[in-house]
Amino acid sequence: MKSYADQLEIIRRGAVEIIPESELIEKLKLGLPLRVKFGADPSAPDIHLGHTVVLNKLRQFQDLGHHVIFLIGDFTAMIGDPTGKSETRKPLSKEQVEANAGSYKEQIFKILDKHKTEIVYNSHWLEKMSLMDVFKLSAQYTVARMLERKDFAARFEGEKDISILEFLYPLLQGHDSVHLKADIEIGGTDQKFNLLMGRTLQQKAGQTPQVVLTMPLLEGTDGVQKMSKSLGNYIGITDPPSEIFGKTMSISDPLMLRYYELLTDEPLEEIKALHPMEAKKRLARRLVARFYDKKEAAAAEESFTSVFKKGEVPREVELFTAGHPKMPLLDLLTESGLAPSRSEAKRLVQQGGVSLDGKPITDEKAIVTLDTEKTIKVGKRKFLRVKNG
RNA sequence: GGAGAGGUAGCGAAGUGGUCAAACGCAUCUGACUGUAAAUCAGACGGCUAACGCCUUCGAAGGUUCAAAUCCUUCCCUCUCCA
Repeated sequence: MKSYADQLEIIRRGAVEIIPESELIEKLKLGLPLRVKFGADPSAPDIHLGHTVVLNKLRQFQDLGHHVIFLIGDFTAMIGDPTGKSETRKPLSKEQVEANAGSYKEQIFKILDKHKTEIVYNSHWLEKMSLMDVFKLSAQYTVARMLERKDFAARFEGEKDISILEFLYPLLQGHDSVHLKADIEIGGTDQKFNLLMGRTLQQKAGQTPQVVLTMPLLEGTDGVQKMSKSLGNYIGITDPPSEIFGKTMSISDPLMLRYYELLTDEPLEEIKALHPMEAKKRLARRLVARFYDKKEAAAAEESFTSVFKKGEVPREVELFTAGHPKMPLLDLLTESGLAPSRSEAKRLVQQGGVSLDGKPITDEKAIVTLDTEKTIKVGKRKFLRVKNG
C-alpha cells in the first residue's frame, strides 16, 4: 500500500470537499483497506459521463487497495418521488429495479474493478425495518436541522411542498452508512447533506463517523445544467463511439476545459495551448478509448472528419425498410421515426432541414422513389438509409 | 375546523365571455455564419389537411351560453394566516 501522503494526493484530485480531511489522514494511516461507500439511484440505468466523475474516484480507491461498496438504492426507488413532480423519480416496480440494477452492473465495470467491488441492495435491510425502528431513526434528527439542507430551505422559503417522506430519505441514506459501517462515503456535491447525515447517525450508533468526500457535478452538453438523462444533455458511456465522439465535439470550449478537468488527468495548461478543435478531438478520442478502445476511437474520428469536414455520409448508418417502392417523403420521415409527426416532418422540410442523397429537398409533397437505396439526412447529424423491402 | 390565494403548453409567466391553439421569456428544433464551438441573425415550436379549415388542449367532471382558459356547481391538489 502506498504511503498515506501519496494516497491523499490522489484522493484530493478533483474533490470539492473532504470532510474532515484530518480524519481521512488518520484512517489512511492505519494502512488497512477502508470501506468506501457509494449509493446509486437505480431509476436511471444509463450511466453517463456525469456519473463517471464519481466512479473514477472509486476506481482510484480500488487501485489504492481499498474496498468499494456499491450500494444500489432499490428500496427508495420503489417509492419514488413523493411530490410527483419529477418525471425521473416515478416509483419503480421490483422487476424494473432489478433490470436497471443489472444494466448498472454491466456498465460500472467499464470503470470499476469487478473483483474489488461489493454490490449491495439497501432493500435487504430497509425492508425489514419496523415502524418502531423508523420512529427511533426519526427521533435522531430534527426538522430545524433538516431545513438546513439548501434544497429544503429553498423550497420552504418559496412555499413549495416538502413531503414528510422526503425528510426520511436522508435518514435512510445515513442509516445505510451505519449498516454498512462505511469509512468513507463519496457523492456529488448535491449529496453533501445526505452524506453528512451518515456521520451523524454513525456517531449516535457509536461508530467512527465516515469521512465525506464530495465530487463536483458535471455540467451536461448544454454547459449549464447538470448532466442528466431527463434533460437530454448527456453523453452516455454506452452510446456508440460515433455518438460519444460527435457529442463531445459539439460542446462549448469552456465546457471542454471543464471536462478535461473532471474526466482526465491531463494538465490544463497544455490543453489551453492547443487549438480548441484539436483539444476537443483529443478529448473525444480519449473518451471513446476509455469506454471502447483505441481502435474505435480512431475510427470514430475518421468518420467524424469525413462526415463533417468533407460532407460525406457516415460509414455505419441504420437501415430502414419501407413498405412501398414509392413513398411520400413525409410518410417516410414519420414512419422511420425521423420525425415524430407529420406536422413536424413538414416543418423540417420547409425549413430546409431534410436532404436526400445529399440534395436538399424543400418540397413537402416530394415522392421518394426507392428503386435504389437512398440516404436521408435530417438536421445536422441524423442519417438513415432507406430501401424498399 | 375557519378565512384567503392559487392550479395555463417542457419550464417560468400573461390572459378573466368572442379578435385564444392561447402574449412574452427560457429551453428545444431548423437554417445562415463557423471549428457540428461560442456569440449573432432568421424562422419554427399541439395534431390532421395541398389549402379554406377541422379536431384535441388552460387541475378533473358536469352545467350556463349562439360562444368558456375566462361565468356557475361539485370534486382533487398546493400555499398562507387563524384555531
